Amino acid sequence: MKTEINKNEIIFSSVDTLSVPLSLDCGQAFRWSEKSESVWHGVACGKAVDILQKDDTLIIRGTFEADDADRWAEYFDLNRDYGKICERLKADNYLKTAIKAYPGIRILKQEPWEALCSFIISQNNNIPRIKGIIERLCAHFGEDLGNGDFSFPSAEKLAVLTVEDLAPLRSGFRAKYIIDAAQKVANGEVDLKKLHTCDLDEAREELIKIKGVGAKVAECALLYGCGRVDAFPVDVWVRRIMSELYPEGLPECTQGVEGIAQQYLFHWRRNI
DNA sequence: AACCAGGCGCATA
DNA sequence: TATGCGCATGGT
Repeated sequence: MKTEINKNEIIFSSVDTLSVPLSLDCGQAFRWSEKSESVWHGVACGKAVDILQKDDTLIIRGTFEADDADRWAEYFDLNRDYGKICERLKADNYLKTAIKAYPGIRILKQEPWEALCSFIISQNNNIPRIKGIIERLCAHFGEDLGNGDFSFPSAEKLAVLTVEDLAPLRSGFRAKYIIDAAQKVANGEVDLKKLHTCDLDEAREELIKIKGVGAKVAECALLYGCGRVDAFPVDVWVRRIMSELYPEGLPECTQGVEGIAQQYLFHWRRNI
């Protein structure tokens, strides 16, 4: 892989095993949309950007400083060898089918708070509405980045709000959970930083101290926000997969990359 | 119109 | 420990 960066573009060339559309639109992140043919617009890593892919070249357009390239490489998990991981996962026939049907899905390394908050909103909800609630959350309480783009509001910003303040989001019973999460993160009761490196079970315990965060949401925050690819979120779709295909449990080839396997299986099962 | 959604908290046994 | 129910809202 090769990296080039200038004021308005970050270019990663010779990228292996990446599909931009699949990675941005497989249900792990909620703020991307295809604004024109193969051009994806959204806000991540603190920037409003357009993203496009030409063969194995990934182009990110925005306004950058020199050290932004590292963060975007991390966002697309470019330093992990997905080619190798997918080869290993293909030892299992169902995973082989899923990977062949949807090649190039990568786990996006989102901001921990954004991932946590987004998946609190996701509970007992559907993806179009999750996107709508998050969009309103950002528009009402995020920083205005211009051109109709807004940052994801910080925990500190949300911690001082009330459930009534969140009424315009129409997030229903989840509003009180958002507030509780924001308060516990802002006041340090839940330390998101340590979740990247501490013992996985300890990280789970830490997260479920938040009201509205159970096993599933905690697992999503760890996988999508903390780079823990061994976290394994089980939602209704994955539950179906497990009972239909893996009644005895996950195959051995998923060891250590359960979260990556999960993402391929999730997207495949949802699109059947 | 009814059922369901990338679940969770709470009551009950 | 294990079920089952209600929850706000709106997509399909």
